[in-house]
Amino acid sequence: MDINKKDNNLIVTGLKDFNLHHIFDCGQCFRFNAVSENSYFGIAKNKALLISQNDDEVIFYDTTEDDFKNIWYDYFDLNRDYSEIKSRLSNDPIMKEAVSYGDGIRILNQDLWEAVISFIISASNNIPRIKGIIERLCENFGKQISYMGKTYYTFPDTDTIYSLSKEDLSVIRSGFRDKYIMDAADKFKSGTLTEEYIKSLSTPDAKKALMTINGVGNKVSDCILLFGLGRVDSFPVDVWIKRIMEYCYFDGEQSIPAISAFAEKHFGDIGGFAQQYLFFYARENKIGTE
DNA sequence: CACCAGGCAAGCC
DNA sequence: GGCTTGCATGGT
Repeated sequence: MDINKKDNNLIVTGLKDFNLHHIFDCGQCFRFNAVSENSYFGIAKNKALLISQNDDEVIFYDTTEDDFKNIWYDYFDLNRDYSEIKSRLSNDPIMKEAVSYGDGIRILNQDLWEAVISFIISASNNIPRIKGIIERLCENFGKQISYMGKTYYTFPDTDTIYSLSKEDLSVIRSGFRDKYIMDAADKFKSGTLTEEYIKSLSTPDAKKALMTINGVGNKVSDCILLFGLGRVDSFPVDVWIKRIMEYCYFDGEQSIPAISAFAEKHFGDIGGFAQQYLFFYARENKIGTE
């Protein structure tokens, strides 16, 4: 990896296993969107970022070296060797095919609180609407930040969401999920759950702790573990994963627990990566929808 | 216009 | 324990 400054931009070359389309369209994050053929814009970690990619050259616009080293290097999981993970998964011919579709996927290291609220909102919802609800949450209650001459909004912190009434929250039109959002804020604000405490727990205990939040069940907790806590052995089973697993590994319908059990055995400690390659592959190929 | 979306909790047996 | 149902809203 090589970093060069040009004006206010950072030009990073030599990134392996890195593709913006794969990273931002594999369902892990809701605040980044394509703004042109090869560039994405979004907000994470209280920072806005415009990023573009041409083959080996990735440009972080209006970004300092400090922010790259302190924020984006970790956010994009650049310290991890994906080649090794991909080669391990590719012993399985099905995974080899899925990996070849999304060979530039990286699991983003997102903020825990944002993951908790975002995946509560994701329940029984579609991705365009999830993104809309989250944007309204940020625009109404986040802090203003300025980037490249424009104003954007951060993801609101626990105290801010805790202070909201149900009527305040109604502007985001989250439907029945509003009470779940408020329960998460209650539990984090009261200290029943804290980020430090959850991070100190083993994965099974962290999962149990997360599931004490109303609106956080099996699937949502797995997403929080994987995307907000870096527990890369988690294998969230949603409708897409259920369909593609039934299609690829089973002969017809299977229960979610059966699929989870199979994934745990089959993918072990790298289940989270397998899940992302499969999710991307299923959605790109619309597996099970026609 | 139905159908259903990255589910979950609560109420049944 | 497993199975059903209601849930708000809007994308397709």
